[in-house]
Amino acid sequence: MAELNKSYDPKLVEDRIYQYWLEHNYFHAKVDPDKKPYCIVMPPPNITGQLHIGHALDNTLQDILIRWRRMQGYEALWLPGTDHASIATEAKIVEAMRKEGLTKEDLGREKFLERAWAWKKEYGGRITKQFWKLGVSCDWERERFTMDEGCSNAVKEVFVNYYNKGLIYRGNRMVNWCPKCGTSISDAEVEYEAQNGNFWHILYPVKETGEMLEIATTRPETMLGDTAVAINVEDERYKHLHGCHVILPLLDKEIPIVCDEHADMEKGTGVVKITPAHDPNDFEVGLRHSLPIVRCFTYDGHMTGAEDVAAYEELKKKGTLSENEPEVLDCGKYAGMTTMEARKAIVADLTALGLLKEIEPLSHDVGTCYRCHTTIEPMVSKQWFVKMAPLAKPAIDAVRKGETQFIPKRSEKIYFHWLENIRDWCISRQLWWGHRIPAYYCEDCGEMVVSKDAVHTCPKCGGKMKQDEDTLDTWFSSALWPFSTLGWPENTEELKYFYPTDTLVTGYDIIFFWVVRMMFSGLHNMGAVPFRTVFIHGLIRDELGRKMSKSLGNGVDPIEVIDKYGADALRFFLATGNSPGNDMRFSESRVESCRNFANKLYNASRFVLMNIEGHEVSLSLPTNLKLEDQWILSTLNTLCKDVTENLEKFELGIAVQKLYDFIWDCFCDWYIELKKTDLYSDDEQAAQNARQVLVYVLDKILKLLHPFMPFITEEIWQNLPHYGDTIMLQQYPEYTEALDFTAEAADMQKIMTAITAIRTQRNEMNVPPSKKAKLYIATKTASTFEHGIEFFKKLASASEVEIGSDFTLDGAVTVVTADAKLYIPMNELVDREAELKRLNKELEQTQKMLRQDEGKLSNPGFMGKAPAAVIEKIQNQAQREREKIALIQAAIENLQ
RNA sequence: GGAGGCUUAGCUCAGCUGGUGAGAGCGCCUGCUUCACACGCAGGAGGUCACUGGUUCAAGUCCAGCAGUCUCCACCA
Repeated sequence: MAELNKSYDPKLVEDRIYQYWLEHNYFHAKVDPDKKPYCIVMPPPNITGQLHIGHALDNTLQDILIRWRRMQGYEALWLPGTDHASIATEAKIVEAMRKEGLTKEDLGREKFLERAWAWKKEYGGRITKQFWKLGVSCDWERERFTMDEGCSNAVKEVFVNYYNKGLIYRGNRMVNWCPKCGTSISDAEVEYEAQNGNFWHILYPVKETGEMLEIATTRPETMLGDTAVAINVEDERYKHLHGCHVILPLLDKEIPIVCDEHADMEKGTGVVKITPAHDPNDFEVGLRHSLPIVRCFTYDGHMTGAEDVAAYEELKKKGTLSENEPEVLDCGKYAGMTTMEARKAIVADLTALGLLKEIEPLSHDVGTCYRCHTTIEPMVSKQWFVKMAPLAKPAIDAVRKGETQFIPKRSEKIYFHWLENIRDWCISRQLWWGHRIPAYYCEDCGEMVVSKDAVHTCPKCGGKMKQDEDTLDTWFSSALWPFSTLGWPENTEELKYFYPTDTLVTGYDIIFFWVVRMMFSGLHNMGAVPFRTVFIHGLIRDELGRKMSKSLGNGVDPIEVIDKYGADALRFFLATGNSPGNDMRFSESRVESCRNFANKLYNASRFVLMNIEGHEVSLSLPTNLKLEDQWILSTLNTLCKDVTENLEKFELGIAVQKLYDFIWDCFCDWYIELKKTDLYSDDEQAAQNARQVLVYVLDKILKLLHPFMPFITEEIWQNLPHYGDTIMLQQYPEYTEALDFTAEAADMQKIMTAITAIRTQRNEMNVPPSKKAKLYIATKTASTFEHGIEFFKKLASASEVEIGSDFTLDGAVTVVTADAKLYIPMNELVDREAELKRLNKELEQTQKMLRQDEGKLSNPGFMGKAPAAVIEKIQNQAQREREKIALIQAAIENLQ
């Protein structure tokens, strides 16, 4: 490695190392009673998906946690898998078939599913292969799929359990219907979008009085399904109409005027048309007043006609109509039109009849399908529902009691809000790709049996049974993910060992889709929360702060970023400056700086390797440590403690910043530069000791950094002296009392402060580093500064160094730190006046600081209430300021 | 209509349970072909931490209010 390029090339390393890890099975976790378990289940990406930057963030955070815990000695299982994504996948297959001129119906269910499975086989693993590029250390041996045998079994088990406990029911309810996807969707799957529309003010004649009632609607086409108009009982304007009727225009149908709280006197004209079959509120009103439910739309977005009525009559004749089954209207001249066509035709007809009073433009939020963004049609339809109230309660309690914690805490508000306002969950989908509902109906008597096993003959009449045509909401199976993947309903060793899992990592946009559902499913089926901590992250926005989206085309492809900068750089970027729950912007320049950091580490390592070549270097520390060694070891020791604490608190961004600062500033810019004096000296023992400490510190650095930058750290570690086969399984560095050299580190810091002060002064005076000058150090702690003589020569351009208690020098530049006066005689460069001015300015500043500190120290409130450590700190600070003031004053005198 | 986030250097953002002269990256300025690295080294300029009050010995950090901005939720016919 030492002979290689000056800059690090991730392309030569990353794929090779990932293969190495895979070949050695390092990601595999097993039940081990001697170790503590740590488990993360991966949010399963859709099989239709492509790796995007959001996955990269989510999985990088998980990988950091799992690698860190693994190194800490936990049996760390990261369980990966994919989701069958019913709507998305089915849409994809249907689209592919359309290109061949085929429809689902042409193929039939069985052939369609064959195609879907073939598609899954070919493309379903694509996204997980892309995850490899990121370096994710998940246990691929345990990879699962939401529709594999085990998960499907769990789904059936839960469905039957819920059903038997009355937590699942089937009935006619108002659901969100996507006419394009041809299926119902849940409330969570509806996205609201602002759309420009109109208020159409329509006049309904009152039968009894002949007056016209003005009614505003945003959807005039639904008027064919009106079965009443509502007014508020309190409304003075309409008191005389109580018990009257209106004649529904176009249909000339008499419908009642009802009094209902839903009619808001403040809104519009205070009169509202009631269409129970096509509006959620109206459905409720209809139930309250026992109004007929009249459906005028087909499930594919057209107006109903004679055939639809015939189908309804057929059911009626068989006696299989259930409660709240909507009647069907023959829309006559409008039949077969799309709802939009019908809207135009109806508006035109009303205009012709003089019944359209006004068209008022309006912008309002309209529900759309989260998949295809088609406007949702609320429809009464017979579907399966999960009764939510009994399930929501324990889920709320568990988080209130702290059994599961959200990071950051505020994100639990989304969780509570959702659960506290939850409505029953519509779980049936009119799709073929998914878990088919395990309910069977008798074709003769209509008897229904819910069963895990297929039922062929009716237990009641012996007739032929047919399975429900519908499948379950994709989220029904993902809700079971934390335990179905561990083998439930079998009571496996894995389940006993790893459940409840430890951390769930996901974005705040998924809390109500998924976290909520895993929580109540886990609590109900396992009797325990599915995970201890929910670690929430934000979204990655584009460089301009916009949400990344297909339509804007502003998405960032992680694979391209990895190709250009390496996976370690991308990961480091994603972890840096990312605080829990907050969005972050993608920034190519920041990825670049992370790449530069990797390169810095590579070059520092190259330097160490070059210097140990040909020497026997072990991983132990030399017995006689020098001041700078104690400084770096003590600082490193503190770093180990800090990073671990930060990781425990999920402060990944802070941890990574500390690593960056230590590696770049402390190790590279200071320690390596300091050690060059020993490495290049004639004292072989000193050189050897330097090598030992350099290797020791670098080894610890690599281990600390490994969870964040797994590839480069493994690559370097393999080239350094080491024990074992992979850095992945090394002990994560810990704080040790033995390496706490606080006092020595402070002494070293004095030398470094002096070096910096000299450099600053020389820079300000534009003295080139090549111009060396003698350095006189006047100090009370001569022994400390004696350690630094070689450093002053190498790093502060000193030709020679003299240390004493005080010097009287003519024409010297004077630099003062808290611990020393530093004289640099440079007659030709010294401007007495400027020097005096500078020293006086510094004196003033220091005096000001001292006054502030003394103010605090003489404040009885501060002295009485501040903790001792803070008081001591201020006292020490004040003391150093006094000393510095004395030194500056002496220097000024000297100059005058 | 509810709820929440954000507002800190020119730009993008950290700043954990209040502990005290405010940090990073990029950009900018000045030097440097220093034998690991110009994807670099040494220095530097630049901020009344949105605004107004309050609590406290002490507030960027806690509380209240206000403004701007973004997001989520919600059946406004």
